[in-house]
Amino acid sequence: MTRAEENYIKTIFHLGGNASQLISTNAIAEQMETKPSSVTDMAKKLADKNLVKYVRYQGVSLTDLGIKTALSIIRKHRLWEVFLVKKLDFTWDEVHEVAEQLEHIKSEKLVDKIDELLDFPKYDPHGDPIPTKSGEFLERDKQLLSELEIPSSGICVGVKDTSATFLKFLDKNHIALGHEITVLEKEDFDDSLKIRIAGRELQISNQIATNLYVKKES
Amino acid sequence: MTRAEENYIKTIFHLGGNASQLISTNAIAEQMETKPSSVTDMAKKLADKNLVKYVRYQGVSLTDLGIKTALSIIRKHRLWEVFLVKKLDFTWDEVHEVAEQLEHIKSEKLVDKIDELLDFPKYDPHGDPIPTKSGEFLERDKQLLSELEIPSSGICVGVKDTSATFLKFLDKNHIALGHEITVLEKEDFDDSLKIRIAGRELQISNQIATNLYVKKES
DNA sequence: AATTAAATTTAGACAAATCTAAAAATTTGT
DNA sequence: ACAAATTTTTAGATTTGTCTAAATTTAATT
Repeated sequence: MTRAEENYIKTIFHLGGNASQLISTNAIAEQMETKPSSVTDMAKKLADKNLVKYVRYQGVSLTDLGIKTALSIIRKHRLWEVFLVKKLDFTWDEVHEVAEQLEHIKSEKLVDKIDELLDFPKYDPHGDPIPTKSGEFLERDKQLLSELEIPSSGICVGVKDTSATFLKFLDKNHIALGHEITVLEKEDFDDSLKIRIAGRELQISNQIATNLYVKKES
Repeated sequence: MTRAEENYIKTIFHLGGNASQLISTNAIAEQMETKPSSVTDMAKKLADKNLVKYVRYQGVSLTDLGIKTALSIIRKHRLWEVFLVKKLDFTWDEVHEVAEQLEHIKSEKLVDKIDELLDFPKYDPHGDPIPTKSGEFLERDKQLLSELEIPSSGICVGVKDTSATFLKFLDKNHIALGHEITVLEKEDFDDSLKIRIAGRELQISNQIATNLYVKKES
């Protein structure tokens, strides 16, 4: 498998192309910052390799083999992210770019040993679940911060947007995975929230609240 | 820099193409298992980028920039090898293939952090020196086992051949870096040696002895 | 249902890295 | 020194992954 092929498979997975839902070439092109015609070419190639189902003018979806492949790549990506943060003191906004490269290293032993070194983590630094060697993974029971009742509280367990700008904003405001977040008030005008985190009160926009996942205390 | 360019630079360095010595396209092609015509093409490209000096029909040698680049790649390669052995329990015959991939990862921070994690090692698992961030490195004072006087002894500090078959042979015979090797006798007929290592006596061929580096006890 | 708009595919081109076969330059042998 | 052998380069082709522009199909609108 070439690097380009792997990147397509990963993107299709992230766009929901498992579950026999067809993803349009346009959507893939936009996500990958490439042209629809390039996607068409690759779709044919991946279909030849039995990694995707491709229906002309309709789109692509991953085959079982494609899903298995995608999970393997995602597993590697997320394990490397944990490694970078836990062992090399990278911040969570720095890991993505490097993990994008490391995920393509071909060595089963390497991945499994990294997994072992990290003591088999279940989630990456952004709270996303890490597939096991056999491809199983559990999406955590979580909800957007914007959907919490008011007032109530939850534990911060993940982020939706993983861009460096967003993650740096969170760092600056002492918002990190594992912290308790209490929603105190909602402003009806713009849906902004007043929250308490790490002992501080903070006003956050709806755009922030719709990119933070929390788990309600049980 | 593309991966192919990096591999050419590294190969030229290993063939001695620093020090203004010109390396032939044939030699490079043979080493890289490619064709001389491909080397010619790449030589022009690297010359355009000021990484090598290229004289038609004569060969190539690295420029200062080329040497700096080569040392950076070799540094990464050897640090990853140490990482694989020390942190992930790879054996020394398993590391090369994976390090060949890891050496192309582009992240200065990553290399420096790996260096730090390993406590700034000076030698890789085969006894080869690791260039520092600024490109300095000391070739160890060493000699081939075949060149030791008889009888005398030295510490095993490196291997010349790093192929998996050779390294596995060494493992099987309990020969590892850091061990003391005593040369007891030389067989005039075939230059084979009787040695003592790790408390055992062993007969080794001249081919083995010319691929093992030792440092005389001081 | 026909026309317009949008999405998708095809056709042809390009850059990177490689190859083969033929031409040119260099080296070797006598 | 000159022919033969070797090495190196050139020219043209191939593969992968991409692009643009034109053609085709599907979807939307009136």
